[in-house]
Amino acid sequence: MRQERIVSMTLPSDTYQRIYAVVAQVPRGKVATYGQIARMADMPRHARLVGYALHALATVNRLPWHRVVNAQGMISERGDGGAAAQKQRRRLEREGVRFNARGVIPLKQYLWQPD
DNA sequence: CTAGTGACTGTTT
DNA sequence: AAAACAGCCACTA
Repeated sequence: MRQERIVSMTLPSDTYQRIYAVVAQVPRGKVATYGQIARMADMPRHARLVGYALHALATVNRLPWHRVVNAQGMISERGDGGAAAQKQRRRLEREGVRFNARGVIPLKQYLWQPD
């Protein structure tokens, strides 16, 4: 018995849907930045909105939300003491993404670069 | 309606 | 190198 959960008790806006559609395309073992997702969703300079949209995601979803990191190649903090960030890092490492000693993902190697 | 906030980012101090 | 600033705009109260 599986059930879909509604986001924020409301229907997702078109804006969020566009963002989610791009996030869904990020391949396993690669990462994308918030700004990159915004550009690909045809919303340049709306990086913050991408973060907001991901924050609004239901706890259960099929999106590879963990593949979205900031422009520095680091996992953005959530203000929850680091629990979510740790979970995100574990998910990335499980699919082969390596972090350096400073907790940074070398974007030269892992940034998603679609043709 | 206004004001505050935020999983951001590029530029300027 | 690090911090501050300035844009950006959906969402909430």
